[in-house]
Amino acid sequence: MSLTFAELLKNSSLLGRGFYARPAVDVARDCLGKILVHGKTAGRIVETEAYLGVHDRAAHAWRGLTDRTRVLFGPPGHAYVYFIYGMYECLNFVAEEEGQAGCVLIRALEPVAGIASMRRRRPKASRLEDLASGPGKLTLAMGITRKQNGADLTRGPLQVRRERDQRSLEILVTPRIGITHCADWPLRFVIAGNRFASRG
DNA sequence: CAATAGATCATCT
DNA sequence: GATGATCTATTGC
Repeated sequence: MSLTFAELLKNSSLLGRGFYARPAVDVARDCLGKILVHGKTAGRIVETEAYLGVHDRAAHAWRGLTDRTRVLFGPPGHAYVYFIYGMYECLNFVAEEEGQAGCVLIRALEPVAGIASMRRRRPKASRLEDLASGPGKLTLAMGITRKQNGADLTRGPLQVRRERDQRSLEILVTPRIGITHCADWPLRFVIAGNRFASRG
């Protein structure tokens, strides 16, 4: 299901600040089915996780305001990109009002446009399903790095769009992946049965 | 299939 | 000095 960029832009509209200025759980759930755009690549969001800020021991913001978490405490609708395991970068959307550090981790995408450049950036992925089926994979595929940390999602090359004819989705809620604290909190959201989700 | 090791570094103790 | 919101290759059943 691949689209040209002209088709994609015509059939969708840019999400504004209000979309993000809500509880992280709501934003995480509503991100499913939306289109993440960066440069000339785009993908449909099929898996997310909510991180709740200072009361969530699994969240980076748990320890409070530091150099790294500054963006999380800032205004909603910005990107928080961090480096992990000496090798990968993960993309989050900052949610909630300024001063509240809730955010949404983007965990998997269904490639929609610019698939050739995604494949060039991830030569090891043989199947389309493996191109962006994990938080480290999707940032690689779309060329998202720490340079995008703090980027405004409501204007600029990194943005999220709503398709005009979005169908209602069946959504699965599960515990989050790869964490040690609060490992039983039901804060992971997946489009039910979607083959582009991570194997978590 | 499942389990595990290794890569590799920013951040915080 | 240890840890971590990961991924891949490899080993073993």
